[in-house]
Amino acid sequence: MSLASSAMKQSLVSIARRASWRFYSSPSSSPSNNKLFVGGLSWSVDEKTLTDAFSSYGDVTEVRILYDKETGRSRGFGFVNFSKGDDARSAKDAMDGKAFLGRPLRISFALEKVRGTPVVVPRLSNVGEAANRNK
DNA sequence: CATGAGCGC
Repeated sequence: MSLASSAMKQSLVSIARRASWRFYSSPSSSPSNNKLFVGGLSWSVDEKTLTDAFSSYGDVTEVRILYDKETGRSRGFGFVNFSKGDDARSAKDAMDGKAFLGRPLRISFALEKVRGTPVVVPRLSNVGEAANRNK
């Protein structure tokens, strides 16, 4: 039985390693990142509200809410950066699924997107020249 | 006018 358990354990570990989970063996929770993706926000929520709400669970170092650039309406989701991943995990475990300003809150770890949005622009060398050439 | 899954410039 012991051997079987060991084998199963190794299998689970293998699966965990195969998964996109960077950390798989950590009893005290293993946050993938210190950034939390906060969704399900009300369209009237601001960064201050989130900061005050999350600062109660840990040290909030960064709070950003995304708004629509076209209509100006809030997209209803934002990002909360904690000083410690453990605090982030606590806040997520404490606020995730809870109602916030009338709407259920959806919290999850951020995907760590690259900041700056690298505009995919091909080598614009002789594009203008080509355009002029066509004229 | 209202909209409601998702992942930032």
